Parts: sequence; C-alpha cells; structure tokens
Amino acid sequence: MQVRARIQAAAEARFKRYGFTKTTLAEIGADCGMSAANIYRYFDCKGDIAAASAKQWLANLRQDMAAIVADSDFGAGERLHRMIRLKVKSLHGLIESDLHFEDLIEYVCREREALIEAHRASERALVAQLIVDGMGRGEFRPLNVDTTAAAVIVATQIFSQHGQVRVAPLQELLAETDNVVALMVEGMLAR
Amino acid sequence: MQVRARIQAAAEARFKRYGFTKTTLAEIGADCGMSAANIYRYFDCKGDIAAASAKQWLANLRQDMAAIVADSDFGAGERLHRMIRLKVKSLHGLIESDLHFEDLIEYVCREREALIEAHRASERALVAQLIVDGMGRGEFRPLNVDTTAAAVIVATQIFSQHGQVRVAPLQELLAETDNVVALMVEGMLAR
DNA sequence: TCATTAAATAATATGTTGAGTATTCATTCT
DNA sequence: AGAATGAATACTCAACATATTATTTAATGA
Repeated sequence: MQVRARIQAAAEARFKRYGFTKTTLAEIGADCGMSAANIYRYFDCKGDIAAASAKQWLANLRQDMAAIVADSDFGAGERLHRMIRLKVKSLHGLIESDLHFEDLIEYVCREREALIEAHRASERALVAQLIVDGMGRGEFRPLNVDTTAAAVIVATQIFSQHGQVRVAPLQELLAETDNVVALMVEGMLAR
Repeated sequence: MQVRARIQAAAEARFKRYGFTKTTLAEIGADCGMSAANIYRYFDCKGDIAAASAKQWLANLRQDMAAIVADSDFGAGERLHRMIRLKVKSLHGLIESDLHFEDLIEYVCREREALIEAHRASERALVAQLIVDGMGRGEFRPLNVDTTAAAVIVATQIFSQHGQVRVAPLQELLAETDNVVALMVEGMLAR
C-alpha cells in the first residue's frame, strides 16, 4: 500500500475511535512506523488528512447516488426519492455509529467549506440530470432545470445538517424528507 | 408603565446596543432606578428577560404572518409566498440591523428551544389554515393538511437559520425561498 | 536525491487565577 | 406585608502561565 494511503487509513482508524482533535500526528505516525514529521511529506497539514477522508466518503456517497440516478428502471420521481433518502440515511448512519466522527464532521463543515460546496454542486448536477431525464420521459413538465435542482437540494438540506441529524431519529427524518420530496415531485409532474 | 415592562424595555435597549452577554443586570437595574437584586422580583433570571423579548418579537412576526394569511384578496399560493417571504425578510432585517442582537438570538436558539419550537408550531398552524382555505377555494387539491404544512415549514426552515442568513444577501435568500415555495405550491395545486 | 528523523519553533489546548457578574439572602424601608 | 437593597455566594469569563501538539528546519541515512 502506498505510504499516503497508509497514513490516511491509520488516521481514519484513530479519528473513528478517538475523534479528530484527540488524535495526534505522533500517534498516526507511530501507527505507520514513522515519525510525525515525515507525515508532512504526504500531507500539508493534519486537516488535509481529515479532508481526504471526508472527500472520499463524499465521493462514495456521490457514486451511490449516481447509481440510483442511472437506474432507469424507476421513474425520475422515484429515483429522486431514493437519492435523497440515501443521502439522509448515510449521514445519519455516520453520526449514529457511536464512533467519534462528530468533531471531524464539524471540522470539515467549518474549515473546508469548499469541499462541502463542491459536493453540493455535484448533488445539484445529479438532480438536474434526473430532471432532464424526467422531462425527456414526459414524466415532468418543462422546468427550469438548474433552478429546480437547486430548490430540491436546498429544501432537503436541513435533513443533512448534523445539528438536525443528531436530535431526530432516522425514521422521523426519513418521513419528513419523503413529505418534502413528494410535494416537490408533485410540483414537477406533467399535467 | 408596569415595573416588569420597564425592566424589559430597558434590557431590550441595552441588548440591542451592546448585546446580550455584554449587558449586566446592574446596568439594567440602574436604567430603571433600582438595584440588580430587585430585578429578581420580576424575572427569575437574566435569560428570562431575553426570552420575553424574543417571545414578543416572535408574537409580532406571527401576527404579521397571520394578517397575510387572513387577507383573502389573494390566492392561497400567493399568500403562502408572502408569508414565507415576510419571515425571511424579518429575520434577515433583525440580523442585518447592525445592532448586536446576534448573541441574543444564539442564546434563545440554544437555551430556549421550547420557545422556538412553539413558534414553529404556530407557523405550521398558519400554513395549515392556508392549505385548508386553498382546498376550500378549489385552488389546492385534497391534501393531508398537517403533513403538507409541516413539509412547507421544514423545507423553508433553512432560510431562517442565522448561520445561513448571516452569509447570504437578502435578495439571494428570497430568490431561493421563492423557488422552493413555488415548487411546493405547484405540487399543491388542483389539476 | 529521496525518505526520514530529531530537534526547534509556532500554534493550540489546558489549567489556574483573579475579576466581574448572576443569583441568593438577610435585612431595611415604606 | 410588600418592595427594595447591600452584602454574601456561586458562577462565568478573561488573562496569563504551562503543557501539548502541529509544523518547520537542519541534519542523517539509504
């Protein structure tokens, strides 16, 4: 395994078990059989390791969402439902895993806004793709694709905020999510 | 003016100018010509004074929203738009007023969740009323009133979070709000 | 030359103290 | 008795010292 990947894996394991702030570079280095200083040959700073993990997690999520979008066995509305549900479930699972990922999530949300915003842009693109597809099928009425995609993402954003996710049980979150998406899909359908 | 009201007014003036945390009970007392200790005859704690102010502000907002709901010159969809816009504009105005209300808002959101939740319940009730009215007019299709009202409130909630409000300019917030509401209203319309 | 480290430095977190403030209470005033 | 206060107490916050940790640098070994 490449050194960089080994470092990232070791760091991820510790972030998971002890949290981001309570993990030291010395510990990560020791896990990889190297000094803390040497880590800087592979990452510019501690936060970059966390960011790399987060980026990968988001990329996985995106891939799973893309798979749903691509599955044309289902209607566009149905796929939208599934996509948003997946997103909510994934984040909830991460937070509820009783591991100590919370401060890593907080760090990334606070210090790496660009990462989050890029992911959100990808989500908008996926929804846009779904909308185009839905219009092509005659399932959706003619819509302003970008505006509508943005509206869907922002309206469901609340269900992916850790503050929100922490307090509500998954079932409740999913029920509310479904209601919001259902209403929006209904607004998108062709008459 | 009643003593309690005088205290509240004096506190509000200072909260507005200097912020919640930087205002001391001694100052509020001095403004009312009394000792800090005596304030405790009228409020149980400092936070209760802030809560009373917030409660009143929310009650005002609710009243303005109710006025919009009651104005049957407009269609239900149009009234929903106006109601949500008013909410977004009001909070934005409060935060942008360059006064120092921010820490008071944070305090209330953090320590007085019940107040916020009660207000949100009122909002849901107003939207529910609007939906019933819209259905009565034949403007809306038959809907599950409570579920739909909850969906509208939660989907637009993001526009009333100070974290969100602080970063985005009002015009942008309003545009996004309108897009979300428009899509949901479209989903509510009778065919 | 590249990978690595120990040691130096910078930044951050932790702990401690003192000052300031919220809250309580015994007492005074009316 | 109800209204109010000064003084006592408890709590919170800012400033400072200390310890940990992140990051840089100069030096070493492959």
